[in-house]
Amino acid sequence: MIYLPIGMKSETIAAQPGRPRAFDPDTALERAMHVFWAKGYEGASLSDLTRAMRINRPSLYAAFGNKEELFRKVLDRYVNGPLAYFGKALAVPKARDVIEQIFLGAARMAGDPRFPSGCLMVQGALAVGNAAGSVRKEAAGRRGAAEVALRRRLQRAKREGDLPKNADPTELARYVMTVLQGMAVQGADGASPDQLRRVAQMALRAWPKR
Amino acid sequence: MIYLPIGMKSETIAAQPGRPRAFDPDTALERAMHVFWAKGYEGASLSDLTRAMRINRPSLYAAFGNKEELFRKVLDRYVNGPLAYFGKALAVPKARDVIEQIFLGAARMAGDPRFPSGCLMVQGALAVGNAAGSVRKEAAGRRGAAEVALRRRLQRAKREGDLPKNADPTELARYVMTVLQGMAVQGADGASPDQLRRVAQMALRAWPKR
DNA sequence: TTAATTATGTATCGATGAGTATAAAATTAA
DNA sequence: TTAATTTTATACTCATCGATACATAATTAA
Repeated sequence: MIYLPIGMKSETIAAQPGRPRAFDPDTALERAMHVFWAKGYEGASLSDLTRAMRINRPSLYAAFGNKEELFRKVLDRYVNGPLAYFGKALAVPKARDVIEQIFLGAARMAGDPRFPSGCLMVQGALAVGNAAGSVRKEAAGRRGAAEVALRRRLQRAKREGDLPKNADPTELARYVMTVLQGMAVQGADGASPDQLRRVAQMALRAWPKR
Repeated sequence: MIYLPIGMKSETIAAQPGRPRAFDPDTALERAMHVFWAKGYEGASLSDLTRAMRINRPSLYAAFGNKEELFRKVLDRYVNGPLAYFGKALAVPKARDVIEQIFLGAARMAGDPRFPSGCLMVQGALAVGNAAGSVRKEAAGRRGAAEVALRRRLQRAKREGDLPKNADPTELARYVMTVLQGMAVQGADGASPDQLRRVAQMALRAWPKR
């Protein structure tokens, strides 16, 4: 992977010695994401990955380290790509709208033909063998981080009087993440955006009245 | 596996010719269930399974067919064992109590030290490689069957006037299954029974008023 | 006792897993 | 042109995968 000197623009990359790469690492990473997303970490073989990425094995190892490192890079790409709606939703002014945007974002993703069904962070490595234990922990950690970010947002909402005094941001955040992860399973089973929106609407009926 | 003639009681099994089995198939199946539950279908190797079941490989194949058939038999055992609370809950008179019992059953299971965390039907084969595709479909089918059973129960409740006229049993059932499957992910991540009960309490606030 | 039958234990099978050694190809710098 | 450097393509490595062959052990029926 090419690391640019700080402040250098990508248009001004100095030519490196040696044979130039014949593939775009970003495109290859995108393709790897789809494989892990559809098959899970253990179900995605190196042959599956290299075939989809259209590179050969040594190129994969030179550019991305190994299977586990590739998966971590794919997770990064996932949160900054398909899951970007989550971070954007946190910036919405009203807490209830934050939650609504999160749910609607998940429903929209389920209907996006560019993506496999379900959620990479949920189905990528939920239960795995001993060898992949650290990968499972990595995915679990990212799920936990999302819950923490949401909790902090709801704590802010409570300070701002945007939530009732008896509301518990920790429990609200856990409830929202639970529904979201359930929607991921439903999505993996083929639920449509419409169906998921109706689930979201139902889930929002539990939201505390102000 | 020994199949009894219809009507014959298990106490009166005629002695079979040949060397008798040195293991109890039911106990072995229970142990296999724990392995698939903790590691998922692909993460559970035949060596993991035979070690936990305390039998050797040919005994496993003779008694259970192959890995895939073993997994199906384990799923049967799961729904009739750890998941039996679901069927029992459906028999409760009031629809709202049915849902409450389902949620509380899931929370209780998360705290049972006999069981791995999470739900076998969710994490057993959520996203898998090509070779395990039929296993994924099998697990998805069982999730779908649970939703259908719940939907039927809620349709009955509506006929009985136990649900408002504008309530939609299909959407309510999908919402409950979504929360339940989300609780499975939370459980896999180590959520406590208390935490899951609070999630359940929150989810129930969305239940239609009569 | 003997034959028939079934289970067990060991030792394998061929296929595939992740990862790498090596040499040719393509580029830059001298 | 030549040397140095990096990528690519092929062909491997060794470990493990699911599944099975085969000989021995343990039982019933004759």
